[in-house]
Amino acid sequence: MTTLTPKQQEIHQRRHQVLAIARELFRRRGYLGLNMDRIAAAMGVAKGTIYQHFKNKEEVILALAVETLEKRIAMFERAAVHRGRPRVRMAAIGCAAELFVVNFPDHFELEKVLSCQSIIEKTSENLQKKKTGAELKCISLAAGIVRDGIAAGDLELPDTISPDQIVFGLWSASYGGYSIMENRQTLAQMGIANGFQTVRDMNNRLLDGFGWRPLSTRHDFDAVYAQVRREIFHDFQ
Amino acid sequence: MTTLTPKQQEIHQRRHQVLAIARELFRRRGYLGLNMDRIAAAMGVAKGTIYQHFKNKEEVILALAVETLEKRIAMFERAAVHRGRPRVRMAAIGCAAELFVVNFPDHFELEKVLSCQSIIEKTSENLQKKKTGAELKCISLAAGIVRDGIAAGDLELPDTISPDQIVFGLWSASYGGYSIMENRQTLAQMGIANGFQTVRDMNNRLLDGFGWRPLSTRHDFDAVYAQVRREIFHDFQ
DNA sequence: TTGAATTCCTGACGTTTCGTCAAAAAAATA
DNA sequence: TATTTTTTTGACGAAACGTCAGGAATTCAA
Repeated sequence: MTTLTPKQQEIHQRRHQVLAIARELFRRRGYLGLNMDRIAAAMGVAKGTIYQHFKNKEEVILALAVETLEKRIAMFERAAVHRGRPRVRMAAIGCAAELFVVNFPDHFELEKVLSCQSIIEKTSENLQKKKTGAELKCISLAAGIVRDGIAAGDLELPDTISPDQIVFGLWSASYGGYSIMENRQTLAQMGIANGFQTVRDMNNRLLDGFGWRPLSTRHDFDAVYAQVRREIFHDFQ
Repeated sequence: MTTLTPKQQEIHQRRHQVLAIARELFRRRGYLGLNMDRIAAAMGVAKGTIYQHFKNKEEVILALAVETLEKRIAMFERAAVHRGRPRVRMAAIGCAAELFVVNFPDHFELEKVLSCQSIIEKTSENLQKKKTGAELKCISLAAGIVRDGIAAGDLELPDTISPDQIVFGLWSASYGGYSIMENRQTLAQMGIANGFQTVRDMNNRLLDGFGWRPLSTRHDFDAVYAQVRREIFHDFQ
């Protein structure tokens, strides 16, 4: 609609430049290594200019997370339309979640930084809501599949448990599992060679616990994962 | 054995003082609000003295986490000796984990800060190992109960799954659940009124998925929780 | 086209906090 | 009590944050 002047385009562009450089810095040096002077220097721009786009360093980090979250939504959407029974489609979502973590390793680190109260509270409510919104989008995609499972007669939930709660359970186990996996020390001591496989197994058993058919004891979900990777996410990992 | 001079005692004492003040500061102001000058001022001591005990701010935070973790071990130990079938004892562990989170809310925030790569990498390997060791202590307590369940004939694990992996699953789901719960926004949007109850339910269903008897569909684990709180942890919450 | 008005950019600056270290103070030892 | 060792002190340099007055660039209007 409104055409942008070259200058306006440049400014608009710059936001992305900041994020690109910030992501690279964050990936290499982490939260403490990311600093505004360095971003400015790397962009060949004065520090004040960066602050025109982001009110502080934490807001940059939050923006990075929102950016990657959009990618996750796209991956979930791809997975959600997988053909098959709902429980198989849910496995495809699990596969997407796993590939997301592997392919955007910096995102998980962003999440951890942003989970700190004193860091997130420096960011704008507006961007926080954007992040929550992106998460909810993923959640609702998954919850839709749970509902499909119920509709298909593959799953009966007790009155006290909602589809969203099932998603909460899967999400918890995955998020927690991926977090714990980061401590190689712990994982090794527990004798867990393949953390991802374990997370998958646990998610499968959780759904088995609700009796969502086909049960993982009756259906080869490892094969489903392999297939999803091959057919839907051949461009990843 | 070796008796300490009054001076040595004072120094020894001071480490705890630092931690006590640091915890209070961290609780009130979080990671960014915790600073060494403030600790020193609050203790009526020069900053250099603090650095005699802790090489940097991050090490203080890690030490705080280790301190609270000892409390968790104590709680787990109390729960682990609960009378009853192994699966009921595992529920008691779950109850302990929940009460720990509620009663030491700052610990979870500490965990989140320490999960950041760029923060933990500033700390000493020595203290990191202490923390991992404390965690492994909790894990092995829980894994022991899994093994008891197998021994009692209440649970048969497939060859590919070890007792430690079951614990990994429970731990993941709890850790992840407690993390997600912190975002009230998300929780509300998902229509989850009681996050703790949901975490419990999910853990129960996970174990159901492995067929660990008695199944949560056949046994009132909510009653177990209530009982454990009443009988074992009456001095908490 | 040109001059005024507006918007944008700059980088020096004040501030905070970190972690250090030479010198002073205190404690231990002889 | 004198000397040595240990501990404490706080001023200091460095790093990073976020700001803002003034200068540069752009837009607008005649």
